Amino acid sequence: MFKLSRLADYAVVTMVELGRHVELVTAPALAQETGLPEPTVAKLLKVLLADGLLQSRRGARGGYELALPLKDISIARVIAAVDGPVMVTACVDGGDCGCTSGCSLKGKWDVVNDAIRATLEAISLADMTRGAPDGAGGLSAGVRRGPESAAPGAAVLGG
Amino acid sequence: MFKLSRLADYAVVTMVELGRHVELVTAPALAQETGLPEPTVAKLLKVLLADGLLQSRRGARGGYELALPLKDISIARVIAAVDGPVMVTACVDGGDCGCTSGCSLKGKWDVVNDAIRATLEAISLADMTRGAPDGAGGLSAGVRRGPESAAPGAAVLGG
DNA sequence: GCATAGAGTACCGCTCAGGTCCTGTTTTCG
DNA sequence: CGAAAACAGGACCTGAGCGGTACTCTATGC
Ligand code: FES
Ligand code: FES
Repeated sequence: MFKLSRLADYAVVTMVELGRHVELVTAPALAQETGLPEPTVAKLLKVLLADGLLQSRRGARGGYELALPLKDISIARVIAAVDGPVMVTACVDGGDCGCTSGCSLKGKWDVVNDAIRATLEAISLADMTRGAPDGAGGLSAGVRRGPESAAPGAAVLGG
Repeated sequence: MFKLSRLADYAVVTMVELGRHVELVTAPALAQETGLPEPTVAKLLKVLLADGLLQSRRGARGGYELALPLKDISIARVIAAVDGPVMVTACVDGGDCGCTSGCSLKGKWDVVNDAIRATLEAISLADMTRGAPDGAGGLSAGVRRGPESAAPGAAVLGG
């Protein structure tokens, strides 16, 4: 149903929690603070570390810390680390999704994919921490511009 | 990996193919034109019909036709019909995703969800048919505004 | 009345995400 | 030096849900 995996969700939660500390934090401590199961958190941390989003110190008194400040980490980055790159369909980046023979939409999904990716890249983890302004222009720059009122997609594709 | 289901992909293909006809089209004919398996197409058509996106005529000489012109049908609409409403995590619209106890991100995902939904609503099926402008401002209004260059998400949340 | 084609429903197998566990390695501390 | 702490890196298992299939019923046209 077009949702990202629960692991990606948990990864964002874990990263934000990590951002609240300045010193190294252990996996069990993070699990307790976030309320997530410890093995899952440990697994997530390894993945995030492998992607370069975290730094770690082994051994006793070890733990994890962010490699970048929260504001410099986009949600897309975290999702890509856990779930792999954003691909709305299997036929972006040249793959096949079944309707191979002369499908007229073959490359068109890339546009949609790019839009989604841009949207996710425009939101940082720091944005998740601060309260979203309820009424006023929450999403300002253009992502949120009331597409229901105008003709859908009128201004999207330049054609 | 944050992809929509294959059925949703097929649904868009089928809808676009339907848009190329003015008269009723049968499910087998659509299957042949799109290259998709016939049972799957038939199932899809039933779902799309139930959602009001199609009109049908039963019996001999029956078939399907679009209930609305392609330009008035957003991708989000098709996806919602097949895959259900767009929900990036399970904790939008008040649900739980596991980290229930005092999760600081509880409502923040709604913002992300809204952004994704708006992006998908801004692209119509008609936009999928016409060639995406390669160089020039493909995604004009703001969805594509180079978040890599500026600080990610700097202008997103008004706070 | 028969052929056509959609409407509706029920079912089944396969894939993969989500979760658990184990073992090895590194570092600190007593 | 030994023991404990904590990360590193797998292997493995299970369940839900997607994707696909089949069957029957009903409506329409010739
Ligand atoms: S190849 Fe993916 S939509 Fe046709
Ligand atoms: S409740 Fe979904 S992120 Fe915490």
